[in-house]
Amino acid sequence: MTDPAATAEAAAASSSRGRSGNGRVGREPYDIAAVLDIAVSAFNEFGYDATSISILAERLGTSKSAIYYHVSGKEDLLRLALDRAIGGLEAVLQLEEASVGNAEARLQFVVRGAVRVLVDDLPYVTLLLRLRGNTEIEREALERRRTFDHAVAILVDEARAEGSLRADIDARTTTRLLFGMINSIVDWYRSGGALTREQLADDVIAVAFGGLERR
Amino acid sequence: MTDPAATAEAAAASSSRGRSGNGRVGREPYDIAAVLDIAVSAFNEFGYDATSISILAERLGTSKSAIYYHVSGKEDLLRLALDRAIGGLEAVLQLEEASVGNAEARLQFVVRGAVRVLVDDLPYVTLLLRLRGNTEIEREALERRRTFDHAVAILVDEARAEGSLRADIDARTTTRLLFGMINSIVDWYRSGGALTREQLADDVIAVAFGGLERR
DNA sequence: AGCTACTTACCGATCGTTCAGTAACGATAT
DNA sequence: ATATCGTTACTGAACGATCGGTAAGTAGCT
Repeated sequence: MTDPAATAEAAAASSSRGRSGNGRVGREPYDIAAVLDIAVSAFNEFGYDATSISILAERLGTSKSAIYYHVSGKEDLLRLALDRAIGGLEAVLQLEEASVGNAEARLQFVVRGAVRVLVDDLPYVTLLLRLRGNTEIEREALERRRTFDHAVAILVDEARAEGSLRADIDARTTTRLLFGMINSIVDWYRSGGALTREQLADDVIAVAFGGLERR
Repeated sequence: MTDPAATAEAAAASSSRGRSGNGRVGREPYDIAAVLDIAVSAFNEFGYDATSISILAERLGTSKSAIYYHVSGKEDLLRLALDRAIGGLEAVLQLEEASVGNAEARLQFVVRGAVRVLVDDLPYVTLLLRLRGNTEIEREALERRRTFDHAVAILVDEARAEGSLRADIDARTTTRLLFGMINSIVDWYRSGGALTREQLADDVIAVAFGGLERR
């Protein structure tokens, strides 16, 4: 087997073309993060299965085999992309504000954090949310997503217990409807428009927690 | 060209295997609706592009070419399926209750109707909601969906004008968040569980209009 | 006989992936 | 200063498998 770059660990930029003479040996490499960006964008456009390595090569201005020098295969690109998406969501739960204060405040913090991750890594999270679970890599990502959802469901439970949230609807249903609303953002939000990221987060929280009706 | 059944108009059942001698000529046909059901189920499982005609044939217990006797091609199956999904949603807007009474009541009726269609034709609507718009057929379905969304956005506008709905959030954002919540149903709801269709519709309306917070 | 509803065999195109060869560089030896 | 070497980063051609779709023949029925 060849396997030179050991399937390209992490998506951290290595360097951008043009420089030289900075201690490296051999030719200037492509930016792996750029490869991943183009791959994710194409996966979202055509679907993972329908995206050929040829089109990725074309959009990168290289050949198919050049891609195989950097990653071990198509699934490797998917793995790297999904890891970034789900990693971003998981990080929200690790922040201090997700653990201190009353449950409703913690839940709102997580909702706001999720919206931020969705907007900041929109293409990556879009890919994650459209998985079907047909390969082992997809199933692993879905499992991590389920764990995330479960953690949020516990927050919902706690907020109900403290009397902040309505208790007439099943907690799992509540969580799913809440994240249905949040996740739909990837289907229509585009940065650069009139609606900023923080305004969007405000709106989501206002609608989800306060409801559509005038009070 | 072959085109015997004229690309199989409508999804109405033709007949089910087993009968005979009822005025027909030739052999007993497969039920076209059954073909469509299996196709839609596979499209949802693997994605449209990643679903091969071979696997459809295998699941139907026939050969690839047998399928081509009934439909003009893979896209024909997609067209029939999408037409059923979007047609169901459009039908909700045609019902009398969508046009009479105050705007909030009409909006809630449409939301309830949409939930019913989602649940009743779950696989078909799932397919519709996961479109990417890479073929002409997909773009046509997306266009019809946009028209549907627009009609609902007008309802939201009217409900705001009559003072029923909050007016501090953009009407388009409101509509998108509302349908984000509704559409997410296809990702997790499965009939046969404890949550009935009407209870689900009640919950959606309660959360969307009343909000998560205890009042 | 005449029609429907297939089956078997095959088509060219495209898929993800591999492989042998090589161009571009920094480092080292002469 | 030049030649050589090792390493990286590729290129171009080809692989077997599978894709959607077709052509020709045939079994089952009235």
